[in-house]
Amino acid sequence: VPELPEVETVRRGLNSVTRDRMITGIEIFLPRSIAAPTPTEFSQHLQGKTFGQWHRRGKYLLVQLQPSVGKQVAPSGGWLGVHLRMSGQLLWVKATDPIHKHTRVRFCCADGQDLRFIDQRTFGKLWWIPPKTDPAQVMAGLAILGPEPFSDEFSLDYLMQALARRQRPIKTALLDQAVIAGLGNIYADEALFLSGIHPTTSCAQLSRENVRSLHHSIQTVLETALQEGGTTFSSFLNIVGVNGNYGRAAWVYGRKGQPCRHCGTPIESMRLGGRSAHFCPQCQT
DNA sequence: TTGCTGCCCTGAAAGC
DNA sequence: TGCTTTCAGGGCAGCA
Repeated sequence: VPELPEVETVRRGLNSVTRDRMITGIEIFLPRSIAAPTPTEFSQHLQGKTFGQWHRRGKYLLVQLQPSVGKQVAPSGGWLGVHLRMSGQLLWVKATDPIHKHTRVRFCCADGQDLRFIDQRTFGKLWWIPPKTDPAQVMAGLAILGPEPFSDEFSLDYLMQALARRQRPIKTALLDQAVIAGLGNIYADEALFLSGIHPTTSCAQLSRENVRSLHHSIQTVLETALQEGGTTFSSFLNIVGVNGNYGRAAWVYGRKGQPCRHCGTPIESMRLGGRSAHFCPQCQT
């Protein structure tokens, strides 16, 4: 499940391989993977465009498009937006590689390479954003995103006020992309464990020390995952299909019934806001 | 305004 | 063994 560290790893990989590559053809195998505009218009607008710089905002990827190499007339070819959701991958492969069963969209590039969007559960989406248009107008989720966890905007004071007087469980708030952009279920559970906070704790009940610790834990857990190339716990594949080394084991995520690595108490799991929450009943209060 | 539920979907795992 | 049910989850619409 790609969260911020995984999406950032994809972004870095794409920046190193797609730069200045022209899209010579597009094949859409699953039309509903295209969120906007229509699949036909999507193909027409991307055809002949050249990849520029890839950006990340939360779990969204955005790449600037240039009309084509050499043409100096139009300054922009708009943007391509991507959200991988649950199972989406962007793979950079040879054009001659067999088309995998779950391939949803194929971008044929110059020099015999393909950028392929592969997505087993089909929740992932692609957008084309016209030139001179704010991507947030087309990609609704972008407009409501809270601060990036490594930005100055994500300060202790910010987190204090974002959680103040809110009654909902802290775990639910951490998954709210309007509170903080990029956290998903795995890193939210891990951050709460590192801070010793029970996932059902009401936001309003958290002390300043709790929030200070949580602020630090969020950055720590994301930073650690980033250093491992976003492959810390999940089955995530980078853009050339290489899985990580599972170098670091999760404290609580996916460990229901197994002994806590700190105190040995069996890890518990519960439903919270439609998501699973894993925690140590001894270490997290 | 706030926050909760259900839905989208596929395949693996658990249950019977 | 083989069929059925449950579970996983990010974002969004709809509702209380």
